[in-house]
Amino acid sequence: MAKKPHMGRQKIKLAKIEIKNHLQVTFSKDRTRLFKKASELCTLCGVEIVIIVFSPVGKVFSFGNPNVESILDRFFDRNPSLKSSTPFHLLDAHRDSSVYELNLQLNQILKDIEVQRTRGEALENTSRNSQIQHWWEAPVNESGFYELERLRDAMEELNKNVTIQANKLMSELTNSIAFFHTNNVEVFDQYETKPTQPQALANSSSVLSNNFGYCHVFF
Amino acid sequence: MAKKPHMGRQKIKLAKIEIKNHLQVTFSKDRTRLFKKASELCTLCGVEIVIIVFSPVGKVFSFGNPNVESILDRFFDRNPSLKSSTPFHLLDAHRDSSVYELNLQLNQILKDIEVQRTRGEALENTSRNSQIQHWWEAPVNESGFYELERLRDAMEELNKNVTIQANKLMSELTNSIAFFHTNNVEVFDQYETKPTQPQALANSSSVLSNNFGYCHVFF
DNA sequence: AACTATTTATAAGA
DNA sequence: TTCTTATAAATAGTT
Repeated sequence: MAKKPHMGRQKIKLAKIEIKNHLQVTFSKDRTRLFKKASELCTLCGVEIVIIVFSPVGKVFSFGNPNVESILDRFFDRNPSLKSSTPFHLLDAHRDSSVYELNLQLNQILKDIEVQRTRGEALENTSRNSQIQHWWEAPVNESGFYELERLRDAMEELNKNVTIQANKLMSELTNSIAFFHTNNVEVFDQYETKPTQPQALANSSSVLSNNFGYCHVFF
Repeated sequence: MAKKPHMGRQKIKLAKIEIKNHLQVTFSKDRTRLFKKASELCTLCGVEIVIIVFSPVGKVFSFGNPNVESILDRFFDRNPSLKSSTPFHLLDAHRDSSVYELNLQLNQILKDIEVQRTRGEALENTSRNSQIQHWWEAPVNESGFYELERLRDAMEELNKNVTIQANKLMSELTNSIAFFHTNNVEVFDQYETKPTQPQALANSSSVLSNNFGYCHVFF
């Protein structure tokens, strides 16, 4: 049998790609890479970057670190007097207390888990010392571990959701300013990037896996 | 004559470069490369791109194809009045529903934990009373503890993420409020490399996202 | 700015 | 879309 005839990476002419399919793929990939490069530059050098891309069909993609809006504000040297007095009152305490409460609850959960762990260890020691156990105990434990698995999954789901929701909020904040009347918009605050998934585009948000630790949200 | 002891390209850690000289070089190179990538994307895919970069000292570099202004105009849909305080209301609405959903999920998890706790207590009581155990219990428990450890890790991760997201929101607010003027501006229309302009007056910019001393992991 | 040993990125194909 | 692979590009440290 002949081996795979891979051609490897090919040179590409620096001119507009005519084959629509290629163009679509290249655009998607290169856009992602551009955003990734930008995010790396942000990380490495501690700079702020905004990128806005208009696709040939008028779709908008944007990247912003820390976010699109503040950088554009800086760029335009605008004086946001409207923002200087009230934002904290609007966003504020409620938001902060919510996050604060979330953290409280999380800490409580961590404590509970610690208690569980300690109890389990004590139990284990007892068992180890006495070598005695009811016949049904193991099954119970196993079922308990199954619950733990479920719990862990739930936590991972929650983790994902926290990130998504937070990102959604951030996107909403920046989007509502810049894109208030714009359709077909993808926003990459921070460096969330991931190719679009057209079939998953509901009218709300779409959750995708991500390469950079944050979730990708679009509207 | 000793031959050249080249080390070749070295890996670089994805974290802020501490050595100022390195940072300066990397920033200059990477910025140029970023603009070059953008211009290639413009050529290959016939799209319009604008990039704005704020250096740590508040200097501005921009790239625009076909030019910065037109794209930003398009971006704002020629309606700068969108920059009002209304978005905060939108944010509030979304924020609350998100927090509500988060709380629902947390409550579910708390319930799950309670189930686990109860189960553990029952198990503990049984063991204490009967002092009987099979020899294979220990291994099973150990595997369970491993799961617990993983779960705890996941939660710590979640905790971290909540904090990060909260900081992110705070930064957003801060950036929206704390504002400062930028003087030095460099513009690269159509991608064009130019030497750096003198950087007088470039010292007033210090209101960046980490103004509060947060650990912006991904910023 | 140039060089070059290596690391990355990536065009095609599956 | 995602993975693989051969090869093109990029690039960190040095000259």
